[in-house]
Amino acid sequence: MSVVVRFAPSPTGYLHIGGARTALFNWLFARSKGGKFLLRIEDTDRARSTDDAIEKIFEGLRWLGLDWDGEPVFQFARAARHADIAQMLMSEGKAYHCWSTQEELEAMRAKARAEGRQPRYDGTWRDRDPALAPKDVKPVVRLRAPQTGETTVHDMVQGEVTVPNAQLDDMVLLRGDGTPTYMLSVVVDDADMGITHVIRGDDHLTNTFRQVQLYRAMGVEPPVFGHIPLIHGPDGAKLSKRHGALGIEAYRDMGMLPEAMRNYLMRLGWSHGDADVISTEQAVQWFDMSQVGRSPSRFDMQKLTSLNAHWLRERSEEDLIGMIEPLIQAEGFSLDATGHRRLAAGMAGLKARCRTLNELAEAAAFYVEPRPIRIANDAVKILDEAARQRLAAIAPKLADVEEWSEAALEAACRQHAEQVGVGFGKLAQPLRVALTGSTVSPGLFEVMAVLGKDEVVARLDDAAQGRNGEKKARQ
RNA sequence: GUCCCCAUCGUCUAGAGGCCUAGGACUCCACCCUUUCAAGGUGGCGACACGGGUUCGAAUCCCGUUGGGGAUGCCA
Repeated sequence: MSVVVRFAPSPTGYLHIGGARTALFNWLFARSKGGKFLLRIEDTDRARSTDDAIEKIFEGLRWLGLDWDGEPVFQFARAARHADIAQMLMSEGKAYHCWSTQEELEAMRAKARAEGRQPRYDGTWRDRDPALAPKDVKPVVRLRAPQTGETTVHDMVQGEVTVPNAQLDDMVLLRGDGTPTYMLSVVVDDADMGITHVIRGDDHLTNTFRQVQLYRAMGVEPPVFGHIPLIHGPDGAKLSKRHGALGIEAYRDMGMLPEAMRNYLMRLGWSHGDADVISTEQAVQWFDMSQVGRSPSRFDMQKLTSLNAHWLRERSEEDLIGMIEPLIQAEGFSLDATGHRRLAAGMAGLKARCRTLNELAEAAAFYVEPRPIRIANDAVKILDEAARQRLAAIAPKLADVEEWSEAALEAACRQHAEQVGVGFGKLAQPLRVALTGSTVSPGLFEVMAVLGKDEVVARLDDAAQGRNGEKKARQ
């Protein structure tokens, strides 16, 4: 039997980190088994579902590289089908009308709680004559669930979990206005879509017992379930906005790479021995639900960032230039042929020092900005009177260097330092600041080689004369 | 309250009775490299929640305690 899984978010907000991880696990499972990964938008809550959220979810999944098979299914469009199933269950006596009001329900729950029992609907209308129904209440349809015995779920992650049926009540299938509830819609859709494995957050585990009862009532074999542990915030509580639980696009905007995001997310709850740095291709080969743990994990930005640094270095120079170009433009610089050539030449030195695309764009700016370049606030003090004199002195020496190579430049600089009797360190930092505008940069001679003689001499002159570009956001 | 789940370094985790004086990764610290910062290399700090069993032997199995989480909707 071939595997069919789905990711079924409700479009009431952005694609958050937990949803992204659930989608990833489903995707990994499908791809590793040669199965299908379907997408279903659970938009049955009309008040909270928005088109904007739907678009955000598509965007998020596409950015993450989680391609789905076929067209997305919109759950609300299938409401009539869901209602039909409810009617069928009614006609078979497996479901019934219930006229209990919200107030009555609340009273039932309060009573049960007060008596130390599980709060639940007490089955008032389960066997009562519908002729007794109040005229001013629109009835809901409830499942006639078994009241004795127990329901067991064989979960790929949680193992065998059993709950007494007395603990479960007769769930609502159709609301008073005739629209289907989540419980009904999910089960009907999963059945109709031929879903073989339901992989979702642990918070759905208790729903599963009820859903299994519904499958039984419908005469359909339930899929295999796999409830993956939730992701918590740094304080151990359920990840929420308070923790900065952001949409996946926020991580993109921080300069994270999708492959880094996948790598980080797949390791939350899943492992393959010692492996930490795992490519997506490797994960598809290795992914195995039996290696999914049962305990929740916490979101750790530092580890994500560290993984991002790794995957950043794996990217080609051209890829990275393409990705930071918009960021560089946002800083107010354009990328002309010279700038592009410099970035291509200097990217290896740049990317080893950066952990995110945003850092990379910032670190790369000095290669493309026009003279006089900006000098960062904390770098200005390096260019004191003595330093400026040294720069003025070395500029002509560099102008005389014939072979503009890193080795020749280093030789020239060291020779000059020796001649004027200063340690090379005294010379290096002013040079760095003059050429890059910062106290931190790739290797000095690499920078010189990339910039070219004319630009280097001109920047040294700028610095010697105290010319400083407009200070923007840089510091 | 009730039901369900969970419990190894600060964090992510390896570990499926002896290979464990518990391994890796992130973080932190030190050293090496070095023109800065990274990267890289080497080393260090750092955990089996607690209490009972079972067993020749338990991080691994069982029970309890404690702690955490989830669910308890005519939301999904």
